[in-house]
Amino acid sequence: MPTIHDVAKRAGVAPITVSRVINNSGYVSKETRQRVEEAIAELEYVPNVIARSLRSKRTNTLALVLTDITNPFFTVIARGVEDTASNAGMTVIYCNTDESEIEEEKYLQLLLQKQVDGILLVPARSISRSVDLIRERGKPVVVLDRKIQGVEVDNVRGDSEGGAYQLVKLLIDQGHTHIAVLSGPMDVSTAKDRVTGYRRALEEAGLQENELVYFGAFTQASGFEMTQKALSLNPRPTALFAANNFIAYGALKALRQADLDVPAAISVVAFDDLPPGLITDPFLTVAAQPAYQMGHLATEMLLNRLQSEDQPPYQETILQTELIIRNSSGSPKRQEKVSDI
Amino acid sequence: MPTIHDVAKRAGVAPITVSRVINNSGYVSKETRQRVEEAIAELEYVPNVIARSLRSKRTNTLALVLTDITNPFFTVIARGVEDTASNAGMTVIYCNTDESEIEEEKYLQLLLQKQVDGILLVPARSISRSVDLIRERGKPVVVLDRKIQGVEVDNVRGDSEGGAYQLVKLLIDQGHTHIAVLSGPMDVSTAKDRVTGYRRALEEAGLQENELVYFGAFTQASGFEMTQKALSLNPRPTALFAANNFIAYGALKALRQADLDVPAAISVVAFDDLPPGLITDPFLTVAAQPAYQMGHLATEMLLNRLQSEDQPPYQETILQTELIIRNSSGSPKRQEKVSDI
DNA sequence: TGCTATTATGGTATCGATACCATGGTATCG
DNA sequence: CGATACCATGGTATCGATACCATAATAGCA
Repeated sequence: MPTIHDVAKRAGVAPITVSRVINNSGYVSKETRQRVEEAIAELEYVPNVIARSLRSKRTNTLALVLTDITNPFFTVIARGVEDTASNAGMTVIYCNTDESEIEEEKYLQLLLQKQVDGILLVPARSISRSVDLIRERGKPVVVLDRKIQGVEVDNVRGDSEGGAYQLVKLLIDQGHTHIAVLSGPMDVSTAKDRVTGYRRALEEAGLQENELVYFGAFTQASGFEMTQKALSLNPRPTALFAANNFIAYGALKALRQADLDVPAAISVVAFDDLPPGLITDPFLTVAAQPAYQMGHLATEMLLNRLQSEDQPPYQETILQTELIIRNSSGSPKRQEKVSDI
Repeated sequence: MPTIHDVAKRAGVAPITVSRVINNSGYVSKETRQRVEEAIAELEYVPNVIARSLRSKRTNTLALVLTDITNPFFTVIARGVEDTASNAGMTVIYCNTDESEIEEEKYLQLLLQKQVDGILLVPARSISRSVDLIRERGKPVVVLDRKIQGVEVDNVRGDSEGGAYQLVKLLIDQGHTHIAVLSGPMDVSTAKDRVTGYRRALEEAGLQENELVYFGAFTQASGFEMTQKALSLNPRPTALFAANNFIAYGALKALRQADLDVPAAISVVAFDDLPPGLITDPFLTVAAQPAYQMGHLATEMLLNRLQSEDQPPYQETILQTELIIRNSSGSPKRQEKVSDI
């Protein structure tokens, strides 16, 4: 493998001059530049980014630490991050924590060792020392999708409370009075905030007595389970609010198994839409988050931190959700509610 | 940021001894090891992987170059790669080429500059110099999902021809005689092979006269378009075979728009299943590929190449697809075929 | 006892690039 | 014409680790 020295020798210049040509920095005459470029082409020289990074202390690498790239919501975020980073000449390393803070810390250690320039973090827990851990090493970090308690940090997330409020209000407007919320882990901010939005809508309608909250996990299995529990109640809820897409699919599975038609027998609304390419039959009423945009904005925020000398104060960006009303919700059937008791 | 020298000074040893402790290599006495470990803890020392890589010529990094991580099939592959690599202490860089060979080459250049230890490649085209490009730099490469013409290289892929054959045979057995295949780009091996499987099933049944092949792109938009073309024919096909999931969703969209019930009015089968977490109502009859397994195996193959001195001959692994029969296909209605003419 | 093997540690060069500083030539301007 | 700015290039040290080789002490064994 030829090095910058080989190129320099062949072009009859000093290595530093080759470096200037490659990086388009400093002064190089037209003739010299051409000779160097020829030498590069002839030797098929490829610069060694590792050596460059060691000296320049920049790796041009970002890390995206998230819970599970298999969730289309995060996949789309990842795509937004990748495209934005790539445009700025940065590459991205992804890490899946599977909602485990142990994994999260393990990955962060590794990433710091790798000298990544900055980190985008979807924290596994809302109480977390991860941000401090990163900051101690002098690296910028942007928290994505969720928030962390008691830490001032750049943050981009969806309006969980607002979106939840809208969905539940819709159900109430359609006549539902017994609505269950199927949420994620109690110590994840999005799970909490969506329950808060749910409560606000209920209270506003004077329905706080009927509050029915389940905390579980953001998985299909958990959605399935919580739904089964909700269905065993008397009176049975006439509507379910699933706090994310996986939970929603678990709920739908349980409902199908219980032979309950949606929305005739029971209504379902959910957080997070599927990407357009994957929707065969748009059916679920959802609060859709602008996932791509989220990844894009968070990455820009991080890149800004990397570029600017003076550090502006930390910034929170909360993206509005879009209420998409489809066919999974409708007014409850009075007779069912009565006859079931 | 403390370096290995700082740790060495504090522990009263030479840097190389610290290195031995960190890497568990060479001889270090129990007492020395402990003193070094204490120094590491006190200084919160984090080794600089960049410096290590420069010297050792290993970055412990793999790259996964694919077309679009937004496609759940590739997302799951990526997860399989990540988990396997992570277990072996390797990190993964992902790159999306969007089926463009220009992008592919751009990324490969970047990755080679970054000195990744090996590359997993889903090539954008079946005729490609990418493998040579990587090999010239002495890096191992495993081709994933697709094959490349005329190049000997490690390869892990699904049995496109076999899976397609099974799907089309199923349709034929159900009584269909006019079956259209909606495939991807003509110069992508999976698109071609699935058409080949389709042809084989047709020929075997003596139906080669009715062959109806569309080549397009692996996108929903393309599936939509090809379906509209197919529907305008006379006689209209009674069944569609979509060569991947995105095409299938485009087809279903077009059919819904044309008010054609599936499977009553027209049958649909497809390659690639959705991950279980995302299926609300399993409906499509598909040939499912073991995507996670594919990513896992390909990564193991690559890791093997990295470890073993003697290089075994190149290896092709073709994974069988699983035929999952659901409700999107059934026997054609005779009267429709007649009355439509 | 003398020789080899094993254990334990260190010195120095080096990986391949850039930071920093220095040098000299030429153009510009009052 | 001398001062200043800009253009063009190079020398040397350095980033933070490990490769490679050397050294020395102790143990094991004939």
